[in-house]
Amino acid sequence: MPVPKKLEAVAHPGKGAAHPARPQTSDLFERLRLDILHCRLRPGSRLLFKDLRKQYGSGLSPLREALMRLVADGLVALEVNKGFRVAPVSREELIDIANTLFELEAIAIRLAIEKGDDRWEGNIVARFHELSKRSMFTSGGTLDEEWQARNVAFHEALYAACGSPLLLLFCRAVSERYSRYRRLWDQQAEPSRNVAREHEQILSAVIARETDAALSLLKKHRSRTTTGILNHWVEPA
Amino acid sequence: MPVPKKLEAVAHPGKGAAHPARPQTSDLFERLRLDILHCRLRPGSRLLFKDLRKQYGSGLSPLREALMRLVADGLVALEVNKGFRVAPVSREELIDIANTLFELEAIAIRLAIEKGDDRWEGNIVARFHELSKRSMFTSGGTLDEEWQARNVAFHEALYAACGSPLLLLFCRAVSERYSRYRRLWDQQAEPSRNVAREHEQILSAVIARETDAALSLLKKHRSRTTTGILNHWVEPA
DNA sequence: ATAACAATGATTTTCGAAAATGTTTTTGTG
DNA sequence: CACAAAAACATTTTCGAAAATCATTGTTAT
Repeated sequence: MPVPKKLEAVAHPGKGAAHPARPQTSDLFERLRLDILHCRLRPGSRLLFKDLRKQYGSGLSPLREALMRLVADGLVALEVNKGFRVAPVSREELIDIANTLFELEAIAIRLAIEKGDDRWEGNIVARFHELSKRSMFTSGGTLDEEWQARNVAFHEALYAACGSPLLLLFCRAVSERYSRYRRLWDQQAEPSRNVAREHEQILSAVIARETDAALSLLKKHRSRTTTGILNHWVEPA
Repeated sequence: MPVPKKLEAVAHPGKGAAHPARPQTSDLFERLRLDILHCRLRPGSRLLFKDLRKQYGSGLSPLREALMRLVADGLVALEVNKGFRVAPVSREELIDIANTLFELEAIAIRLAIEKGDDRWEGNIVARFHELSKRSMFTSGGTLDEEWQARNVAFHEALYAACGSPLLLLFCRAVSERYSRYRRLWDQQAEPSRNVAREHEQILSAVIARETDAALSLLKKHRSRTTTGILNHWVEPA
């Protein structure tokens, strides 16, 4: 007679739903992280345990743990004995993040171009293809989430072969924080820009192993997005 | 990582001592961090709550919090439901850390040379002077802790003016992990090396704003230390 | 003897109550 | 009325007991 297996964790119960299986701390971390990155939790807003507990259906300890990890990731700010807040945003930080992201990616791409093999190239082409199949904005005029994900995947593929796990980790961490800023203001399409073409040019330069050209193109690409965000900036109340 | 703002930490009460003032979670984090960096907690060893509680005189929640932050910093490894371990070490990781550290410092120094003012230069000279007043090894033949601290301060001064808080954070995080490897094997003095002279040369090149020369010197400086560590490597049981 | 299974022990993980801390409101005084 | 001290409230932070999970050992059947 088959013995009942262990319980499978249910992923993301709806916000008000009960919690049949006790949510693991890692789940909680992921959920909070996504809620911050997707700006469902607004920058600077307080994170009250009372509310969080109700919202995420969890006890104090797992919440505290998850928040602590987010503090280390720079997504949550902590003042001792005064509680947690969603990390605030500022023009200065956006600029810092954007510059640092470019510098880190520049290193990684340089290394990847040195070391990358055919498999690496193939992966870039695949990610580019997937990205090109999707349009940047939804019919409603907001940024398409799936496009966002594929965009990140494409950029990561460019330097996946850099050979440094640590560097990849940093790139991802900064890229995440950058994407939060992008989502903050659902920037409208800028007709003067052809993002797909920019991606294609970067792809070509990387595959051709033309490091300087690739980095120059990437820099322009990134800085266009960044100034786009800065132009639509509205001071957070 | 952020230096504790207020609150003076009572430095390491003896292992069996009572805890007159309840230890704050930040204190605990710092103490654990230092114990790992200084290799008082050996790489790969398990971190049992039962022991930690006795050792640090603290409850479960603060310990868990501190460990979680260390996980995010890469100093502690966590397997869910199987507990915490001191992050293991490996030749591969050392090489990755060393390479990444150099790349990050290279960016930061390049930026600092562009933007640095007289105050920045003055600070470098001051840190170099302090460093040169101290010898690398104690009479007992082990690495001198004060020299270590001043060495870090000197290297940080080189790129303190880079203008990017985020980049500085990353540099510090990687530098810390690197220093753990250095401490693992109290490397003996290598007579063929004149570390003070290497530092002086780097200093001169940076002050003279000769970027390429500075980076080339720094690269040699770092790789000498790294190969030194690798040569004295003994596989951790 | 060996593999599958059940029972035991060790350890992590979660939970809410209680203590410590910070914030606001109220009260008392010049 | 202004200002300082004190009380009341809200929130974080700590604590150890209890539940869940993993590792180990012992048992039984083939």
